[in-house]
Amino acid sequence: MDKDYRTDKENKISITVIRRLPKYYRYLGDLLDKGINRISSQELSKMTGFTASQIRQDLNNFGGFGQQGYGYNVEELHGELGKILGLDSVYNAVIVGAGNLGQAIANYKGFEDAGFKVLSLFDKNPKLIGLRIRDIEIRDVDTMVDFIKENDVEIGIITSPRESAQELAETYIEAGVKGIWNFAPTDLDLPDDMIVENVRLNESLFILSYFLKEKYNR
Amino acid sequence: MDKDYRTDKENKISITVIRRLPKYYRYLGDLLDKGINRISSQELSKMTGFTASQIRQDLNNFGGFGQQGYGYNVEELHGELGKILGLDSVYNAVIVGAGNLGQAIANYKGFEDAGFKVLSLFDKNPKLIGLRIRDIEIRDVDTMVDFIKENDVEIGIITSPRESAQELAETYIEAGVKGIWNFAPTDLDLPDDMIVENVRLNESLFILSYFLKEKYNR
DNA sequence: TAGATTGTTAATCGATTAACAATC
DNA sequence: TAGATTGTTAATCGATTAACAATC
Repeated sequence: MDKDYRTDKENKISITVIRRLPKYYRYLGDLLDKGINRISSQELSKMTGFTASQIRQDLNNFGGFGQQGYGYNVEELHGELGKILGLDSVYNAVIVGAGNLGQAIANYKGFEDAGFKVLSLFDKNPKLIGLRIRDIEIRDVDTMVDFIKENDVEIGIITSPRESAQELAETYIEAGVKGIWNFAPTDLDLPDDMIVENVRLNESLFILSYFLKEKYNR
Repeated sequence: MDKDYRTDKENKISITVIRRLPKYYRYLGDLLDKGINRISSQELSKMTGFTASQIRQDLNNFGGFGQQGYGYNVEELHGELGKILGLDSVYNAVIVGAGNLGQAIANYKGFEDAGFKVLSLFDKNPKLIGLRIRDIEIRDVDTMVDFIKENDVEIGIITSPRESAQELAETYIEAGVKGIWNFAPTDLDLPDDMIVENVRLNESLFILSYFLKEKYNR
């Protein structure tokens, strides 16, 4: 029983750090496009608004990607962050709820570029079933479980109304998806080890409203 | 020069607190719908996942809404949070970028219920101009500034591609909007006192991807 | 009154920032 | 080598949790 014995997840990286990674990744992508191949934490600080110290701390959670006296190699760091974020592999996804929001996501080329491939939309509305968004077919939600199992779908996206979200999430789990991207304004009650990322458009708008009120109405 | 002299914004409430308010508000709304009129911080804790202590701390930033030995009155607290979040007044909004995402937002009844009224969509695509989403017309983006000035539009929503977002944000400011709700995956460079709330769909998806990779691929 | 639960202060914990030795 | 900038430890700051007196 050595005291050095590691716990389950080793020293787990905090969610606050993880949520900053996409922003680093984005700016590094911009630099790459501009043909800049070297960057210091100080310059990254100027771009992102995070402190240089924080940037170095964040990156060192994952490895020493930099070089003293030089900084970071843009291409290398961009690649490493991509790997950390899982953007080096392709994920199959489906969308349940083929209304405007579902269609918007299906239509957005940016997701496909990042390795997220939407294979199908599902809905229960007969008027929608059979239609195509780009080349993505809208199918009957009753066929969803089979489709997921047959096509190695790993990500289930929920763009349904609030009322059906919980049931659809359970259907996703039954079908074997690994993660759920939930746009319905509700908290899904799911097994603790299930990976869920919520997009809370309502809450975002309320925050905007809060600051408007704070600035103008008092 | 009394030392008690207050600074500009008094004791400013931290953004981490503010970002929890919509969740309280949502659960209180649910309770209201169920006809429950009394709630303790402990019960709210069970629902929201925040600690009871944190909930009491959060609420006391804005006032003593509770009563010792009793808890909180659901209707009263819901109303107070609504006021704090600015949901007691109606905001006029417009959307620039009338693609699927813009249309999805225009279509979403939930926003209107919360007091956000979308008066118009704008786009530069002649095929879209003149169409209607529900009863909301899509207009030529060239007419946007005039429209905003004539209709007391306070919120400008950006659902355009990344490339045009900065320019459109500046147009919004020129026209006099008070706040911007930005869905384009870029950081807008605007005056410090401008109110901007970003929705980062890309980043949200990357976070989901991170956890998938962490759980399954190593 | 006795029991319950807030409002609030104090203690703890975690995240950010500062500092600097290591090193390219 | 001298200068620059990282990686990392220590100090600070802020946010969360615990505790309990106040009070309904």
